[in-house]
Amino acid sequence: MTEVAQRKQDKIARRQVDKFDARRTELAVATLHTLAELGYARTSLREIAQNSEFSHGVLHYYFADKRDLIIEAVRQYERVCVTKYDEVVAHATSADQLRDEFVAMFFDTLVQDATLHRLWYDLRNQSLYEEYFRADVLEIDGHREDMVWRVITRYAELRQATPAASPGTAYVTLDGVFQRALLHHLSGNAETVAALRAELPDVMDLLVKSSG
Amino acid sequence: MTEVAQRKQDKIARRQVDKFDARRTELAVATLHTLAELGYARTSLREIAQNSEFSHGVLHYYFADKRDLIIEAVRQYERVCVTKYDEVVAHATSADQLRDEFVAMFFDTLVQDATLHRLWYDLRNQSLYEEYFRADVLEIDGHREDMVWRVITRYAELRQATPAASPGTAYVTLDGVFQRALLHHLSGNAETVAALRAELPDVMDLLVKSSG
DNA sequence: GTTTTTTCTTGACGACTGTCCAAGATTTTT
DNA sequence: AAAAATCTTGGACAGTCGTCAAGAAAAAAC
Repeated sequence: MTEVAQRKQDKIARRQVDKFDARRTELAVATLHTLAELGYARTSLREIAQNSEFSHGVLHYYFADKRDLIIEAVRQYERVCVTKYDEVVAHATSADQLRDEFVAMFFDTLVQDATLHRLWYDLRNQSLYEEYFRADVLEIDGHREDMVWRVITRYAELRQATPAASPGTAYVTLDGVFQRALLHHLSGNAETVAALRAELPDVMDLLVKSSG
Repeated sequence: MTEVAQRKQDKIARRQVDKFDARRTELAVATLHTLAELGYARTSLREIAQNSEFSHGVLHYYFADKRDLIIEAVRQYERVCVTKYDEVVAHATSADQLRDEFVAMFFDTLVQDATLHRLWYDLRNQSLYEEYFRADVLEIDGHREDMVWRVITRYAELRQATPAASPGTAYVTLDGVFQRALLHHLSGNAETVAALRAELPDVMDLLVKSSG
C-alpha cells in the first residue's frame, strides 16, 4: 500500500472511531438521564433506549453489557459536574462576594440539577455493594474534594486567614450540607432548605480561622 | 358475654397479636440482613425468605407487599442503631476520655457493622426516588442528629467550651466523615481509614470553641 | 449501480420478579 | 377426639430483566 493510501485508510479508520465514540457518548448521556430520573435500582436497558432515539438492541452493539454502559454514564457525569464553582472562585474579588456567590451557586444547582445530584449519591453508594465502577467513583469524589478545596483556600486567602480543616474535612462538611439540603428539597421541605442556606455562610466561616 | 369471658377473649386476642408481631419482626430482621448484604436494588423476596426459616409465600401472609416489608425493616434498623454512643457519653468523666472513646466506638462500629451502615445510606438515598418510607428515613436522620448533638454538647461541656456549630452542621460533618471512612473501608483502603481516624479528634475540636 | 460493510430493529431465550392462591400442615379451641 | 382457626408451603400467574442473533436498513466503497 502506498503511503498516501495508508494515510487515507487511517483517516477513514479514525472517522469511524470518532463516529462510534460519538454514538457511545450519546447513549451514555441518555443512560445518565434515565438513571437520574429512576435511580440505579429501577433503570432498565429498555427504559434507557426509550430515552434515546434507538431501540434497546443497539445498546449491545455499542456496549459489552449493562455494566459497561453504566460505567460510561458515570464518566459522563464526571465531565458535567465537577467544575461548577471554578468561575465563582476566579471571578470573586472579596471574601464576602465569594461567599455569597458560592452560596447562591450551591443552592441554584441543588434545585436545578437535583436529579443528577441524587444520582451521584446513589452511584457512590452502589459502589459500596459492587466494585465494578468504584474506581470511577473514587476519582470523581477526589475531584469534588479538590473543587471544594479551591473554594475554601481562596475564601481563606480573601479573608486573610487560613483553612481551619483539612481538604477531606472541608469536603465532607460541605457535601454533608448539600446531601441534607437535597433530601429536604426533594421532600418538599422548603423551610429547612432555607435554614440550611441561611446557615451555610457560618459553615464556611467555621472552615477558616482568622489568625494565620 | 360476661365480663370474665370478655377479658379472656381480650387476652387471647392480645396473645395472637403478639405472636403475629413477633413473626413480623423476625421476618423484618431477616429482611434487614438481606438488604445489608445485597443492597436495595438486588434484594428479592425469595432471597429474603432464604435468609429466614420460611418459604417466600409466608411474606405475603405477614406483610401486604414488598414495600410494607421494607418499611418494617427500616424501622428495625432504627431500633438497633441510634443509641450507640450514649453509654460513652454517660460514662466519660473528662473531655479527652470522651473524645478517645468516641473515636474508638466510631471506628469500631464502622468495621463491625459496615454492611448495616452502607444499607442506611442506601435507604436514605432510595428515599430520594421513592416516597414510601421517606418519613421513616427523616425520623431516623433526626435521631442520629440528636445523638451526635448529645456527644458534642457533652464534649464541649467537659472542655469548658461551647459548640461551634449548629446540631445540623455537627451532624453532617461527623456523618460525612463516617460515610467517607465507610467508602474507603469497604474499598480496602486501610491507610485512608487510618488517616481519617487520626484526624477525627481535630474534627471534634473544630466543632467546639474554647471561649464561652 | 452494485457490492460490501456498518448500523439498527425486531423478536426470541431463559431466568428472575412480586403477587396470589389452593391445598395441606399445624396449632388452638371446644 | 373433633372441630375450628391459624399458619405455611410450593407452584402458577403475568411481567420484566439482560442478552443475543437473524435479518432489514443505511452508508460506504468500488
